[in-house]
Amino acid sequence: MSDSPPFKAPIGTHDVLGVDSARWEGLVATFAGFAHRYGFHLAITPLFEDVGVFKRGIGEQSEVARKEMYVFEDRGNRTFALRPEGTAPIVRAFIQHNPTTPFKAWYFTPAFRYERPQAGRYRQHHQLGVEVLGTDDPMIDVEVVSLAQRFFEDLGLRRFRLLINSMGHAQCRAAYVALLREYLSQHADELCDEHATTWSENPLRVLDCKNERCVAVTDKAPMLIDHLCDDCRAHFDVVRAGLVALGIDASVEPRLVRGFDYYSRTTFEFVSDALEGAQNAIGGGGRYDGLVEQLGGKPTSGIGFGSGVERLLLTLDAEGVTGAFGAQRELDIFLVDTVGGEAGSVLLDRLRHEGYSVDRAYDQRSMKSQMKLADKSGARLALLLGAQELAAQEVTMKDLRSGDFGTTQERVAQVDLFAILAQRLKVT
RNA sequence: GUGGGCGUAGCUCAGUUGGUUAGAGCGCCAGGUUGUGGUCCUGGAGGUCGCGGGUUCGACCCCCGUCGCUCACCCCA
Repeated sequence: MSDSPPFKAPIGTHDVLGVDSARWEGLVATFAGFAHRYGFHLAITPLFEDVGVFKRGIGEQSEVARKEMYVFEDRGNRTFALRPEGTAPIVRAFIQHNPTTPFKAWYFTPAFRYERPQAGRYRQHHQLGVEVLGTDDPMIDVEVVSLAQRFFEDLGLRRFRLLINSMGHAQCRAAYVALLREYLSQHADELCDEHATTWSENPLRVLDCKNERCVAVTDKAPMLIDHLCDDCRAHFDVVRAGLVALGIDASVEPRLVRGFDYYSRTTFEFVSDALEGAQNAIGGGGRYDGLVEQLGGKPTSGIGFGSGVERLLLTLDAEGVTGAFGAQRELDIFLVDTVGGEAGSVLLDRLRHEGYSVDRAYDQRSMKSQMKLADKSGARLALLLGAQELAAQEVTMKDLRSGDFGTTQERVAQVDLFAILAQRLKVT
């Protein structure tokens, strides 16, 4: 033992163990199921990338790129960053490997941002998401948004809303930003303390400000949604109509400006009404038609969606949804072995080979103690292997869920065990 | 980066105006005779009172610092 203080998980990170990890497993498995049904395949890319992937990807000026990245140098003096989000790495991989399009990938990944943690916000959090590269068909926008919508519905969430907006493409947005800049320049002194000085750097950010003074100004400001070019307008209308056709309710939110610079045209966000406080976005995404080029690839359109696992779990709790995620994985059998040695180990090996989930006690505990553990394990059956059973080539089988704590049990020959188990454990 | 609240056993928390060996519930372990789970009963293990300094005859308690947790701003998932 050393006399230095014990190690702890770094600030803003956390361990997921026991019943918590069972919920994570369920959540990720559910999302994977959705992704597969929508034709996505899993993409696994490095947790760290050349820092330029993110700086050029999400924008040098973005909050995240400027001060929230975990940047480090390796021994070869290369500068890397831990991924702060999931899209840029997949786009980098897309450019590098040039796969056939449309390229549809899903991911489950940690994401790192150096910020002060609070409810629903961590330095390492985890995201589930999808990306589609190589098509600007508005129907893919509908597909991505609906995947998210259906996923949230399937989890049992009810108190959430879908907000949607269009950022236009590069040209019509530039024209609009000029218009907005002109408007803001006339009202700069009415903005909140922060934006009174910074509005010029990123005028769009002011639209997203919750300060009442900024809101008062932007209430009358020109909105991008009203200044889209014909193509962008048409794209947006088709997306909205497509959602309506699926019975998905999306409210247009002209102020919706997402944090990364790469967005164009469709942007959307799912906000929970069950979460208190400001961290109420449980998922979001949008189209990023210029990103591939930005990272050095051929002009290729793309769209993606990401959702924070920690926030989803918070939301599930807030809505009181326990569902399938509360339960521990079921154990079929608990082996109570009082003889020790190899006999129990061999039996376990055979049971597991047959596909049963089986656990046991260790350290030569008493039978009573092992029975207690069997009970707590939640297993359906206990198999008892003692000196008597061993000598007779038998095993005692006991139903742990009969509700009767007496001695209802039977001795079966080991040669008949699997046939009996197949019958016994099949009936739920 | 800024501000508020909080750090006592694995967990949730008590701890009287500063006063002997710091407590409870839950959890854990072991027993309640011959090889058997729940409930019940008995016993046990487990704490540098976050850490460092100061005040005091004496500090879990008061003061300062520090670290951590937490909530909010900002930004986002």
